[in-house]
Amino acid sequence: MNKKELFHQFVAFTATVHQVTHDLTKNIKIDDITPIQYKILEYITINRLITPTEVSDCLHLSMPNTSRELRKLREKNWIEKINDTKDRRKHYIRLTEKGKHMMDEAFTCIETRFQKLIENSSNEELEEIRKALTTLQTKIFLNQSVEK
Amino acid sequence: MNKKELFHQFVAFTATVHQVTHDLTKNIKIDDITPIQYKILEYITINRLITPTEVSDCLHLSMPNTSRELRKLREKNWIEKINDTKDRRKHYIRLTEKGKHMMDEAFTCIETRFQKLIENSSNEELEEIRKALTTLQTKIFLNQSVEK
DNA sequence: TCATTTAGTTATCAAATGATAAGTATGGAG
DNA sequence: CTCCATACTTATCATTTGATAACTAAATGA
Repeated sequence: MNKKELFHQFVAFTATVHQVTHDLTKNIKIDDITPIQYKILEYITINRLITPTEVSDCLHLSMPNTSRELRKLREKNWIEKINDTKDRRKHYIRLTEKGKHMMDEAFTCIETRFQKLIENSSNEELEEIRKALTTLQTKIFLNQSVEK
Repeated sequence: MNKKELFHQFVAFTATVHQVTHDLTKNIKIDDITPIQYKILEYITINRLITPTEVSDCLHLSMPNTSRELRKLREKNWIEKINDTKDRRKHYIRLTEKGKHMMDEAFTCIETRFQKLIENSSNEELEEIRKALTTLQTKIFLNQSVEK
C-alpha cells in the first residue's frame, strides 16, 4: 500500500467534501445566521449537551469569540444555558424549542438535497456507502491526535 | 436501508472531516497566507490548469472576490497567468516554481500529520480506507447536482 | 488562607471575506 | 455592423471572523 498515494487521495477527498457540504448548506432559509453560527448550531444538534469550552475546542474558536457567538445565538433564542450543579463556573448549552424547530427545518432542507445525491443508488450501494462512512470515521477520524 | 439514518451519519461525518482537516492544515508555516488563499492554491495544486471562473464556481467565490484573491497570489509570485490562444478573454492559472515549492512544503507538513492518523493501521485497514474513499467519491460526491 | 488555575465574559481593534456597482475587452449571433 | 453575452477586473463598502487585553467568579491546592 502506497501511503503517499493514499494521502493525495485523501486531500482530494476532503476538498470534495468541503465543496459538497457547501452546496448542501448554502442558501438555507434561516433568517440572519452566519456560517459559524450555523456550525455551532449543527455541532449542538449533533452533540446535544455541551459546554462553551467544548465548542471552542472542537470548532477551533477562541473562548472570547465563542462567547460572543453563543451570546448572539442566545439573543436570537436558539440556545439556552443550563448551569452545572457541581461546578458553578461551568454551564451547558442546548437548543431551545425554537432552536430545535429551526434546525429541524434546516436539516430537512439539507436532507432533501442529500437524498438527491443518492437517489439513483441501489440498496447494495447505499449499504456500501454506509460502510465506507463508518470505516473512515473509525479508522481515520477518531484517531485524531489533537495537539494544542 | 434507512435513508434518514444514513443522512445523519453523513452529517456527523462531514462535521468530523471539517474538524480534522482544520487540525491537519492549521499553523502550517506559510508566511502570510489566508485560509481562502490556501484553499485556492490547494485547488490549483490538485487540478493543475484552471480558469478563474472554475475557481469561482468550485470554491463558491464571486468573480470579483476571486479576481482579488488571485491578484494577491500573483503578487506573491505563487501563481501565474497563461493566456488562452483561442479565446483572448480567458486565461489559465498555474503554480509558479516558487508556488510549487511552497505547496510541496505545505503538503509534506500535512502529510506528516496525516500519516500519524494512520500509523497504527495494518495493510488491510489501509486498503479498506482506500476503498472507502473511492466509494464515497464515486457514489456520492461525483453525483453533485450543482444548481446555481 | 492565599495564590493559582479554570471557565467564561466584555470590550476593542484588525484582518478576512462577502456583496455590489461599474468598468474593459473579446466573442458570437443575427 | 450591432447587440448581447462572456470572462474578467477595479473599486468600494459592509459584515464576519480573528486576536488580544483585561476582567469576574468559582474551584483547587499548598
